[in-house]
Amino acid sequence: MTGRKIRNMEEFAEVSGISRPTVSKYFNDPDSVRKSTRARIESALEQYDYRPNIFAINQNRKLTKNIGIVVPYLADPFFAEIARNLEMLVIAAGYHPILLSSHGSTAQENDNFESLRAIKPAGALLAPLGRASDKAAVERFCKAVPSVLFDSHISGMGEAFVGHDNIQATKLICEYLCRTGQPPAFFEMRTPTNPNAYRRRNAYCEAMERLGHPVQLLQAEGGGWDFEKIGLEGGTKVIEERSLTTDTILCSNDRLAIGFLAAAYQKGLRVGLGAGAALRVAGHDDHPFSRYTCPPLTTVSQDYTAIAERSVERLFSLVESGERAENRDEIFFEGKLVMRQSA
Amino acid sequence: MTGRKIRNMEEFAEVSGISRPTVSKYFNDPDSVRKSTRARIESALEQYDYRPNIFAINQNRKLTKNIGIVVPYLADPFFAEIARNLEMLVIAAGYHPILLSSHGSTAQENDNFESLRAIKPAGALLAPLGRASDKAAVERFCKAVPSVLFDSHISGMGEAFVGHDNIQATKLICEYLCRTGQPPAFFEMRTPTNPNAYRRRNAYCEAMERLGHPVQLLQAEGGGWDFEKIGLEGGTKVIEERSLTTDTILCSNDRLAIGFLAAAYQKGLRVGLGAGAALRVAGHDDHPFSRYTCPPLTTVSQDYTAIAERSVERLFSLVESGERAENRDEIFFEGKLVMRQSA
DNA sequence: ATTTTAATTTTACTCCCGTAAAGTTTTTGA
DNA sequence: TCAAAAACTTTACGGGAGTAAAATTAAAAT
Repeated sequence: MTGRKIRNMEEFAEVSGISRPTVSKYFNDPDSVRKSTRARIESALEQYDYRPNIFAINQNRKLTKNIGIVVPYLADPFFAEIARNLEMLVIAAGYHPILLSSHGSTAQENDNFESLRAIKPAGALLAPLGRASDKAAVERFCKAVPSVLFDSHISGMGEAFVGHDNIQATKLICEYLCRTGQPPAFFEMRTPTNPNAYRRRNAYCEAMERLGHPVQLLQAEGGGWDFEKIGLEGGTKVIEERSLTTDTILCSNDRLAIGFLAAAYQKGLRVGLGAGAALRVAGHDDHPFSRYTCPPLTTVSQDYTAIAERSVERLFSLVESGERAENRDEIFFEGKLVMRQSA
Repeated sequence: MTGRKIRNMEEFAEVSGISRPTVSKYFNDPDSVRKSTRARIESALEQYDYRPNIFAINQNRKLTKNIGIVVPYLADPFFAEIARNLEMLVIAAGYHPILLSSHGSTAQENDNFESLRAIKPAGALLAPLGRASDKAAVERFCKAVPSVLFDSHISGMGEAFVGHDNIQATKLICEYLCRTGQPPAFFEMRTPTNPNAYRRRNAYCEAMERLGHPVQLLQAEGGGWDFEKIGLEGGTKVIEERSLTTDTILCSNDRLAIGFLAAAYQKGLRVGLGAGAALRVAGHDDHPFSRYTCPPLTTVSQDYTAIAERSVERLFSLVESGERAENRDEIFFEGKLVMRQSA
């Protein structure tokens, strides 16, 4: 890091003794120039602090190396974790992730779409809000930018969908619960934001009917993204009303279960498997914190890693071929039973 | 949305019947043009789908409207929550937040600094990794971009620091614990990543000495950001060794406490205040989930909102004056006792 | 050593918008 | 109504790099 300040590629080309177009070529792909040329450029890079201006680069490109990632609510550890995985995969592929959270708001989601389009991303990984999404806006975005949807399925949108097999997973845990104790009641939000919640509800109903057990839906009030709170309040209500005809609760997701567990604890109900336990509680997702609840939460896992990997893989195959998928495909990963102590 | 496709401002100026420089002026500040002109432009905007190319805009600006936000680990709900607050404040101020997580890695933190510098942000809000940060890199970045540090204090860097008063808060909870029961032992990581952890340890030691109680440090092994896991494993070890000479544990942060709580539960120790309880456990931070632990966690809160607001406020006063702070100031917000059932 | 092939240089144009200067029109206000 | 002020138009240049075409040079192959 010595020598004069370099203002642009022109000046850098000068001090490195290589012509500007070749230098430009180097920055687009270091392997595209002769080894000796590359060496000269790189030795110049060690002496002078220069890197191409990203705005000027992108101005002439129809497409950038940016990959948009939009999640509905980043303060939810599930999305934080999957976003982390996605970011690292995108970086590893030599692209530049732009992570945006919609903070649970439709307006923000639409703003995010606009911001993204403004930076001409090569592609995008979208987990829409779901019910609250402005469908037309999502569609417009997907038409303009090659997109892979994940987590939240909106039919027909994006070039592909990669997600969790809510139906298989829900049935799996229903069967487990029925096999090992009383059939579960289903604890959920009355008006969930996420379409997955509806699939889980339906899968629960089907599973119970198939197994010849009564369907019992326990629906908590409240909206937004503060699921633990809703679980705590709704759970408290369920317990106080003493209307339960079973000792087993299957929660629509782990965050709700965490709230329910807190409610049970506060009401003095012991949760678990053993003889001394009054209640069994299970969740869905294998949320990062569910192994640290008291008792540790029995749940069905989502395959975070596989979902992240396949989404990115699928997107890059689109981006790098430059084509749009002729047939939109939907990939679902199975959930696995995670047996811990709560059920 | 009708009419032909607009490729650039030139074409948009044409269809709106206004000259390009005036249109440019409009986009930089809609109020800077005559009302009738503004109306004509806006009616054209309704007919044609045009927005200025962001790369071309920024190319000619020394500074953009971008504000960088760098956090050490976004999958930690504490940072997710504070990032959410920061983003919303930055958006409200008419700027464009760019959120980057360092994923706990020094290399990634440095990459983030580079990415940010490449987009010429007007300013940045940084929570450095701490011990693992490349000090020189942080310093270089802060020299180049007006920055406000938050959460993690590195002396002398940035134009200002806004954070939590770890010393006051730690003393506060120490006093509370001593007043209401046995004096606490301090449960922490042996080699914490974050400088705040050292301040908390020291404050604990001072408080105990001042109150005439023995200092007991319980140090868990393990690095990284999986604090709950470290808390669970370290806590299990502490309980198994039966070396405790007190029934009260103050954890260095809530995530560690969540792990410790899980350890206590799994070992059959009842945590809480009442007569039946074997242990009291307290945390620090008022982590978003600490109200849902079993039992709910007694802790000292960080004033998330105030920290976020003041950081943004402080940054914009720098950005908008265009000056650098002559005297770097450090702002600490006091913690408040959050009494719940665990201690 | 000569031909072929690949890489580089030169030159020139493009992308889209910011912005300054000078000239023109519209608005304001007395 | 008319001059002053404000807003606008025209013209022109700059920013920093992508990229295409033709000319040149270097490396590889024969």
